[in-house]
Amino acid sequence: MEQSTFGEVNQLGGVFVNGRPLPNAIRLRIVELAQLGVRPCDISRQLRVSHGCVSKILARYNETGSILPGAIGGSKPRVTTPNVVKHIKMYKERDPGIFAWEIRDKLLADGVCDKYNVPSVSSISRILRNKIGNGGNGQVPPQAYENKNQIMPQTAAPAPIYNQFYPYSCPAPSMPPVPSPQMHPQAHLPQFTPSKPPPVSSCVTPCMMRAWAASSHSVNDILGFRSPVPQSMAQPAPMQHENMSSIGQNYNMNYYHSMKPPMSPMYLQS
DNA sequence: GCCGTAACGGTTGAC
DNA sequence: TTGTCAACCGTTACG
Repeated sequence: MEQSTFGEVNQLGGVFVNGRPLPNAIRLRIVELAQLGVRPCDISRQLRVSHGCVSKILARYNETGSILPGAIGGSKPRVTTPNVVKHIKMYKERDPGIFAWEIRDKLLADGVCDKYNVPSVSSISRILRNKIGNGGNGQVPPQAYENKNQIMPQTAAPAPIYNQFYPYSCPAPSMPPVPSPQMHPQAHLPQFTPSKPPPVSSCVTPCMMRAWAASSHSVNDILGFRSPVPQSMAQPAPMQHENMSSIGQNYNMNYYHSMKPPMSPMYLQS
């Protein structure tokens, strides 16, 4: 979407795009300032981000260790994967009188599913009724699977269920949590200081922007990509240091070269 | 004045 | 191709 090239202005004068996450650089800055002991209200004013948003981002960070937004859009993952259907069929063939809830228990006991992705009893019943009851040849046709995009055989470990190409690099809700900030708080802290420009990727393309690794949540990983700010929103002033382009296009660079708080929105929309 | 959070209007992407 | 749905977003307002 080329929408929201202009965005909206909040009560603090900051520019935001309704419905879209703040740039990672700002999210990162919020966490960074909080780690430095800056109060949320001051972070809010300084970055011109609503205090509610600051609160949310910090709460998320404290909970997950990630500054990144969650997965937007999409549907819940299907749990009736080919492997699950295969096992259900196998259980039914071994014991035609087996109950759906028994199948459910066996799926858990055999490690086919875990408690997060095990199908409901009703789902199992539907599978038995629709896909196995009239199958009959011992083969489960690929087209019989509910999820036509499900191509990976299910294993005991839940597969990444959200697309890995979400431009804002989000963890799947059911994925194992990232290391807790309580355990390794520094692991998620910015690896740069105002006097030490952050490392950057030397080549970032819009395509790459959409290719966050699902588990890549370190700040270095984050900073290795340009934020999802559209190219048209990038700061027009040419960068003196190419190596700062990654963060410079998301941050108000004046912040690093002057102690004055930024007078312009942190991420210009136009 | 600060903080947490519900409500709201919006975007997104799988189905 | 289009519509629906359910996830998420940040802002605002309230307590």
